[in-house]
Amino acid sequence: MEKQTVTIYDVAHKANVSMATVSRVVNGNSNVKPNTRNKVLDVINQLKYHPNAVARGLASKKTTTVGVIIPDVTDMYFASLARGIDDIAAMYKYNIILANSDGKEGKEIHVLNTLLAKQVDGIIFMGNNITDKLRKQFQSTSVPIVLAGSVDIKETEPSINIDYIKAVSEAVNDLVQNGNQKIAFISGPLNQDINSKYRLKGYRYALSKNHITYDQQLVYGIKHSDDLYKVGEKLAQSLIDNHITAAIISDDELAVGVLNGMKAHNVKIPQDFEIITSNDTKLTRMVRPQLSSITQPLYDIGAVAMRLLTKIMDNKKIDDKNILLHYRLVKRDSTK
Amino acid sequence: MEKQTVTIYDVAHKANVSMATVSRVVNGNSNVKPNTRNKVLDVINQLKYHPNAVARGLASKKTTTVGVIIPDVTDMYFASLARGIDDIAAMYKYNIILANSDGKEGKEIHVLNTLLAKQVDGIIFMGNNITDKLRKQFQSTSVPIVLAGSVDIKETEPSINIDYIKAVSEAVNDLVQNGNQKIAFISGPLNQDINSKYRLKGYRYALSKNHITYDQQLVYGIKHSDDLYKVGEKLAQSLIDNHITAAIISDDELAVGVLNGMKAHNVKIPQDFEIITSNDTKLTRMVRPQLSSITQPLYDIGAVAMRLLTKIMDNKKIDDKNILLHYRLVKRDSTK
DNA sequence: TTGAAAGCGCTAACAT
DNA sequence: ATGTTAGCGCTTTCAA
Repeated sequence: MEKQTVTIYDVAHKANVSMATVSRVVNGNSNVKPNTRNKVLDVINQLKYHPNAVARGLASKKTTTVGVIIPDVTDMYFASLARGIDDIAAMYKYNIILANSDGKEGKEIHVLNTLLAKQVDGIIFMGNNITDKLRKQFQSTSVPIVLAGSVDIKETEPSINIDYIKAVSEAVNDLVQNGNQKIAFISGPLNQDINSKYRLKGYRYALSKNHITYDQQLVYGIKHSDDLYKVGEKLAQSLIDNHITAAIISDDELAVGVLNGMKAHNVKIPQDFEIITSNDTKLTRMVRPQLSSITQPLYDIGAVAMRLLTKIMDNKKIDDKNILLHYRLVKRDSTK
Repeated sequence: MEKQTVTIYDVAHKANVSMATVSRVVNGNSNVKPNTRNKVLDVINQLKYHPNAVARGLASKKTTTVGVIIPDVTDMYFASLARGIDDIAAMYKYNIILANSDGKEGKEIHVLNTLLAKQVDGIIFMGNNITDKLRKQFQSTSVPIVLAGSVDIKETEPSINIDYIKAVSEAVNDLVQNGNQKIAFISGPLNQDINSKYRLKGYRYALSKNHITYDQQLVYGIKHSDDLYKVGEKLAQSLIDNHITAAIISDDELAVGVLNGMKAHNVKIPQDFEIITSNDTKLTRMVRPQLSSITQPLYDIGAVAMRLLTKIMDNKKIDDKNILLHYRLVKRDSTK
C-alpha cells in the first residue's frame, strides 16, 4: 500500500486544465482567471497536492536552498550566527543545508562540493581561515558565496564582520588605561588570518600607541583543540608565572577557562587580573564575575549575511560587499 | 559568460559510451570493464563533470538529504544532538536540512511540510512536545521519522531518549538522602509531556518512596521564555521565601540562572542549597560551583537517532524502536 | 487567459 | 559489459 504521489498532472486532469495552468496558480502567476484559479485550488485541496520541490528545482534551476558551512554547531558563536541565517532564510522561503566542517580545510572543500552538487542557490561560509585553496574553490563556482563572521584577507567574497582590528585595539587600550602593562593576547592559532592579521594587529597597534613594547612572550596562539575551555583553565599557571595582569581573549569558552583557572589559583578578578573576551555569547553573562567583552551582533551578522546573499541571488546590485557591523565594548565585572 | 554546465551526456559523448555507462561508473556499479571505467573517469576529470544531485533525486526518488527539525540551534542541548546527527549523516553520505521551529507547533508543522516537499528521505524531529496534531502529521507521511531527545507519550514514532522518569527519580532520591525535605521541581511548561508525564512523575515517585508528601507549591513550571537563564536568576527569591533547600532542574541554562540567583542572595551552594540539573551540557562545568547533573550522552542521542533513521530508510528491520540510552548521575559541586 | 510540448539531468528497466 | 529509452514532476517558451 505505497502512498501514491499526486502530481501536477493529476490536478490538471481532474480540474480540466493544462499543467501549465496548475503551475501558474501554484506559483501565484496572475495570468489566471479567478474562476479557474479557484477551480484548481479546490482540486489541489481535494487531492492534497504538494508540489515536488526536486522536480521544480530541476526544471527551474533553483532549489530555494542555500548551503551553510559551519565549523561546529555546538560553538555558541557560530550557532548564534546560524540562527540569524536560518531565520532570514525562512523569511525568504529558503531552507538551509547545514554542514559541519570542524574548520578543517579538507572538510570545508569536500562539503562545499557536495553542496554545489546539490545545486544550492547560494552558500554562506563560516570558518576561521580562508586558505588559498579554499579561495580558489570559491572562485571556481558561479554560485554566490557570502562569508559570515569570517574574514578573507583578500576580500574576494562578500562578507559580514565587525572591525576586529579596531575592536581589539580599543579593548587593549582600555586595559592599558586601567594600569596594565603586561597584557596577554590569547587567541586561536596564529596561522589563522583572523588572529594574526586582524586581532593581533589591533593588539599591537594599541600597545604602540601607548608606548608599550610588544613582547612575543605575552602572545598565546592556542592550537586548535576540542576543548578550549580546558585549555584556558590550564593557561592560568603560565599567565601567573609571567606576571601578566590582564588579557584580551578571542573566544568566550577560552576566556571562561582562563577565568576559572585564575580563580582556582586565588587570583582576584578583576583586582589582580582583568579579562576582556571577544564574542559576547550568552556565556559571558553566566559566569561570575561576568565577563567584559567586545559585543558583536551575532544574530545580525548571520541575518545580514543571509539578506545579502538573497540580494546577490536575485542579481540585485549591492553597494558594499564587505560589511562591517557595529561592535561595542561592554564593561562587566572582569575589568576594573 | 555563463558557466556552461557539463552533463552526463557530454561525458558520454566525449568518452564514446552511453549515458548509462557513465552513470554506472559514477555510481560505482561493478558492471563496467576497467578499461572503459578509466576512459570515462578521464573524461570526467577533463570536463570537471559533477553529477547534478537534483536530477539524480528526481530520477531515483532519493535525495540523500534528511530534514532536521530543531527548536533552536542556539540551545546547547539540541545543538549537541544536532552535531551527532550531522556527523553520522555525513558518514552515510547524507546532508541535513536544518530548520528551527522555536518549539512552536505551528512552525513545526509548517517546516515539516516544506521538508517533505523537498523530498527528504527521512526526518529527525526534536521538540519538547508531540501534540496530537503533530502526531497526525507524522502519521500521514510515509517518510520515516525519528525523534531525538524528544518523547512521544504514545510512542508512535521511533525515538532515542534516556529514561527521564528514572533519572529524575534517582536525582531526587539523592537529594533526599542528603537531608533535604523541601525539594523544588523546576522545569519547562507543565503542559509539555516530557515535564509533566516523565520528569514530574520521577520526582513524585522519589518523594513517595521517601514518604515525603508532594507539595504543589514546590513545583515550578516555567512558561516558555527566550531567556531561561534570566528566569532562573529571578526564581531565587521565591525559592528562598519558600524555604526550599534543593532543586532538580530540567534545563542547564535555567539551572545556571538559579545558581547565580542564589549566590547573589548569599545562599551557599551546596551547603544551604543543592542543585541537580539535567542535560549535562558543557555549561555545567563552566560555572562555579560546577553543577551536579544527570549526564546524558547528547552527541550519541543524535548519532543513534541518525543511525536508526538510516536503517529505516534502507528498509532494514529494527529491533527496538524506542531506545533508551544510558544516563548517570554526575556529582559535582552543587550537591553535598 | 490558456494549452502544447520540449526539456531540466539523471536513473533504471530492458535489450543486446 | 554496454546501449536504448522511457520516464521522474515540474517550468517555460511559444502559440493560440
